Amino acid sequence: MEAQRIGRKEREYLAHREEILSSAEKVFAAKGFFSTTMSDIAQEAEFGTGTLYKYFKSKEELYFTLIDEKIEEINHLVQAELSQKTSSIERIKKVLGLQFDFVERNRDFFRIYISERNRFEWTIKDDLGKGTHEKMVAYIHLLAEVMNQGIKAKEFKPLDPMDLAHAFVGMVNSFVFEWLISRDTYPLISKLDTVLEIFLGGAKRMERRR
Amino acid sequence: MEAQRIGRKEREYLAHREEILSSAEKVFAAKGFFSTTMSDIAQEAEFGTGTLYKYFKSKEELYFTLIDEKIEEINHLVQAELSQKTSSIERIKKVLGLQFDFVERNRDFFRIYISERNRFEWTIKDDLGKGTHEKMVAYIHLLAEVMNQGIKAKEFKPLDPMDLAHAFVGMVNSFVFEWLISRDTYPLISKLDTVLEIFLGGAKRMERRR
DNA sequence: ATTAGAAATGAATTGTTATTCAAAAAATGA
DNA sequence: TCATTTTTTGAATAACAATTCATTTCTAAT
Repeated sequence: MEAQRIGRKEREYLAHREEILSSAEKVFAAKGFFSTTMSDIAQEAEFGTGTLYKYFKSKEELYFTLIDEKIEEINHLVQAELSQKTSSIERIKKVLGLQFDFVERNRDFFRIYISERNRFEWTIKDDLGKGTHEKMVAYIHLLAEVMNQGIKAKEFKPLDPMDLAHAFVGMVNSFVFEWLISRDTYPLISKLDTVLEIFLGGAKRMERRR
Repeated sequence: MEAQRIGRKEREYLAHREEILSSAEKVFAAKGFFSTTMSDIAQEAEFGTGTLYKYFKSKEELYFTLIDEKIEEINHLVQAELSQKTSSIERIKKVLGLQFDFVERNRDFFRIYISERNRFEWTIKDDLGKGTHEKMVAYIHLLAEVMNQGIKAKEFKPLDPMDLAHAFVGMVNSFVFEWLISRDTYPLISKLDTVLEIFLGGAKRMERRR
């Protein structure tokens, strides 16, 4: 463990920063990036508008910081899980559970993330957005590696690992999205078996053994 | 066939409208809704800015009109295909082929659509957005019905048809997205077998027959 | 060729909001 | 307590872009 050499000042600064980030999360989730104003966020966090700029250079930096930090969090969780050695199928199950659990605990964030994931608007133009996009890609590659090992171990069919990864996250995101918009709140976890069943075993009913 | 009772005037009006829509498609696809200005679109279409307002009440109406018309187009194609009677698996294959083909022929549009699909920003606030959202939902229900029939016919596993539909579109969208951002242009159709293989048969390698 | 009416135009209007910054408040410490 | 430094503040600035509308350009019938 790093010895934490931070004085009160530093600590308070960071606390305020967190405060702003989590208020921003709430507001962005509710209204989206463009309809959210800096003064919305300031009000939610009970700071003056100008104060936000002591902590973040711009609205966009605030936005992408928010996203980046959460993506890193989930990436680390997944990476930790993957350091355990078990079968690939077991890994996929664990990752999915982790994912769903994380989503349930971060509903607001995922309203932002899911919208962001497929946005072309800035991956091109904006350096901030580019970093975020790279982290998303890194996540896919992490999964592709699991798929790759699974293929080598003959657990998975010999398909392109990237294709498998894309298929997997596509399905997962689809269920996450549905859960996010659903009025009646069922636990997302309740879909875990369904997702696994379809991803691993497919939709087609097996022929009666002949 | 409806006898077409439209004079030149009407025809020109509609032609101009199309012109604007297709220019808008190009610009929105490149820069996203918020970064696109009405004068961008006007320039692309070689009209004055004010002229656009003779055809569409607002920027948002223009945007959603664009999306709605294309969604209806694909919805009709799929519906036509589904009126054929074959097995459910066959139907899924056909629909997927149709989809991929349509995407390839409407690359610009799908950059917009994919971004739009998961956006919360207006489903709530905006009436225009609401209509679009409903069309997307209708599409899912169309698929769910296919799944449902497949289940009844013992072609598919007895899972929730909606879950199957979500899993399917999730995978499809994921591949579409990848294709959209890919620099090197492979034909999207080349992924058709992979998608079918995974959706129908799953990722898991079957046990050696015991 | 003239003119009434239709259509197109783009400069001016209006509203919005990110960002700045001079002033006020709070914290510090002598 | 009071002077100094740090932090917060929110009104003022500045930029931008959707929409409007008075004017111009085009159309077609006489």
